[in-house]
Amino acid sequence: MDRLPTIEDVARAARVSRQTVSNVLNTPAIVKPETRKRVEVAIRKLAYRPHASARRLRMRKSSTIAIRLDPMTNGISGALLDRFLHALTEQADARGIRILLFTAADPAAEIEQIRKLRAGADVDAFVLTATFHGDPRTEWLVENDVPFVTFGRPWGANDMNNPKHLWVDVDGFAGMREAAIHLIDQGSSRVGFVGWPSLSGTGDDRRRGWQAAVEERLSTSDTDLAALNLSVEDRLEDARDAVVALLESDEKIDGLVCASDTLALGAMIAAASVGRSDLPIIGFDNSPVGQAIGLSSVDQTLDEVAGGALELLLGQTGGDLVHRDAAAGDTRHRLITPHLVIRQPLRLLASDAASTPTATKSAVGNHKNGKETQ
Amino acid sequence: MDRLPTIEDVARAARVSRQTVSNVLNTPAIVKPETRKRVEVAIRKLAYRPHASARRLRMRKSSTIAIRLDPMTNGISGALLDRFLHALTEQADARGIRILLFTAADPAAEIEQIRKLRAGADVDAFVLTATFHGDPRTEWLVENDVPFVTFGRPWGANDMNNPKHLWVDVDGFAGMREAAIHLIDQGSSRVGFVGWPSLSGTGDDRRRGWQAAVEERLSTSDTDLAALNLSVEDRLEDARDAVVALLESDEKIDGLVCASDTLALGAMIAAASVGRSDLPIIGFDNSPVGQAIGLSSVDQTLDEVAGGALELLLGQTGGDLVHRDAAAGDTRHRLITPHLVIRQPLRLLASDAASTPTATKSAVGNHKNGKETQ
DNA sequence: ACTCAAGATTTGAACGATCAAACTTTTGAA
DNA sequence: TTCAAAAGTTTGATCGTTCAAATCTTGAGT
Repeated sequence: MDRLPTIEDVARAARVSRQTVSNVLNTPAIVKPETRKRVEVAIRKLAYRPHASARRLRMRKSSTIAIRLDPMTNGISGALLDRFLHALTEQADARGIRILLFTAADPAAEIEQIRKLRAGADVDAFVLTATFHGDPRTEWLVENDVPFVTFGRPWGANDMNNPKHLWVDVDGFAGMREAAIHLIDQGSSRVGFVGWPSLSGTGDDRRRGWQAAVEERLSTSDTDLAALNLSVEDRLEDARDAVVALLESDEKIDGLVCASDTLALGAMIAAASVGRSDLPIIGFDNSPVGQAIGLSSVDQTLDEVAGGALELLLGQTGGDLVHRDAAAGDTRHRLITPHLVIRQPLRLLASDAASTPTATKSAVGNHKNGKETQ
Repeated sequence: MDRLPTIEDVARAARVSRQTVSNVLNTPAIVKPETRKRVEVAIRKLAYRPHASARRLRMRKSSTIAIRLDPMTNGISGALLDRFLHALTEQADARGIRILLFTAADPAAEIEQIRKLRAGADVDAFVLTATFHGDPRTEWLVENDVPFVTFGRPWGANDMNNPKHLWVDVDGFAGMREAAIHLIDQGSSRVGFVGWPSLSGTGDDRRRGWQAAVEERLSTSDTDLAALNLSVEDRLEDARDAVVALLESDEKIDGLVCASDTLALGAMIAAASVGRSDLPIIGFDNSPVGQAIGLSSVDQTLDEVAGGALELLLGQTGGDLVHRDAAAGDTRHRLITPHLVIRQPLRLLASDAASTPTATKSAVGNHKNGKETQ
């Protein structure tokens, strides 16, 4: 046979009609077991699979979800979207849903792409990432009744309550708080925070988590709290410089939590370079680099995020879009609690030994055994 | 209007027939300019786009290429596939081709997924990554006449000459050679190599590049060549330990090229920890982490790789599959020459100063200005 | 004016599936 | 045994597009 087998071929082989084959595939319960078996055999024999486009045309749904692939220049945590994508693809597959990629240079271009994909009936719904304050995309999507879910909560107050805006997000507050409390439980009594300038809602959320932990467990004064609170762009160098300055101005700091692994890595380098390799540091994102270097970090449990996103769009199971208006209040969003991953840090250098090659040798070699203490 | 506009709606609005609208879209040249304009106006006014599934059903092609998204545990260079995907999506879009994702735990599962996607006429062709010696996937694909292209050359000798196996790859030999020659030109006279155990074709290819450069430009003896040639797993710690040992046993080493950024980062840490922060090191992959830390690296120019892959599948332009048998000999694969990206390394620490906080302060602060010399 | 080809447009059929309704067979109670 | 209801199966129509062939229009040559 030259072409792929069609439902008609299967029907002929099983001596039944098209529709019966269709029923075996879609509503097996209504087919007599005997007949069903015969059809199933024919299907297997011909290695038949329904033609996806034909089915989509008839069903008026594409069973496809699109997501934009960022240019992804955000450094160390880059693989984040990567891991999310993987989880999303895997779970979508289980529901018979396909994931389609697209790119766009900016929000306006993204809206245009969405418009195109949508108008071509190519895609049923969209997953948006990296939402920001006053995001024009979500506004447009709601306006045009396009089904979507965002990874990242809406930071505008009015959007937050928009019942048409489904979202999943990671509870940065809880994650950062857990990280800080872990350090405090391990004996730290003066824990600093390295975060981003107060513009991104995400950054503020994580900052508040640290602050909550410190206020709850330690008696840090308000002025001290301000001094322990760093804000830098998400760059290794910026973080390093800021942390070096902090550590030099405040010798008593005995713990740091950071809003990203990039910042945490900068902090590790800073600590090492001022002879404080022992300073416990916790990052956020659980990036591959962090893993490689033994950085403790808050993991975003992207499996749960992906699962949550699909559930909001499609309900508990299956691949049919759920009507948003039908969703009850608390099923319109999901806040995932991340979890802390503790690692034995890889020593960047043997800071407490003399800096001659021979002296550092053994110290470096022992990294796997020695448990760091504060 | 409740449903999306169809070609019929446009036809009515422009007072022409279905087919004329179709012609305006697909073969505008045969439509009288006057009529064409009228139709174009109607299309714009209704924001019409052809229904993708209907078109695919009729045309018997899906205009979709699928690619597997790895679990991606390969650490630091993880974002590699990410960047490739981005380039691929962008260039495919320009050709009217969509990129579909799928996942699979192992080669057998991947074959099964491919079979399914293929039988459902969901996908026209596949892009495979991370090919390896004796890869069962390519064998199966050739066997079953499934159009595909691999990112990564076939390492088996017989596959190499299989005209049905299209591939694109990065010339690791040329890249590593260029890196080593750069170091030599900058004054290095004893350049080592950190690579992977001799199993992966990719690793050997890169190793040979280093070897060629050294043999060509330096008078390194064969025994020395062997001593300068490290083989470790692609892990930070392994690389670090091996390089520490190397640097301690051989004080004259004044340059290192590495088969990956992961290894290079390990080497940087090793160098810093034995007081040799000045040691020039070049990695491979130009990963985001490498960028963040100022690591010089060989960039894979994934734009070109993606472009090459699409060209092999689809020809110079357009979205139609090119018949493999029609391709001339040298258009069946493409070897992309990577290019070296030189960066000013971020100092991991002030190794040549005393290790007290106050002493290191200024040295660290100056990282942006000082040009490292060898 | 007449013919014929080239140019421009329209009509009917097909792509492969599902839905809705019609038809046939089985089942169970009177 | 009879008949209605339930269960099982088939037929015709449809989704929105493009292909192939048919029809209509225009224009040049005689």
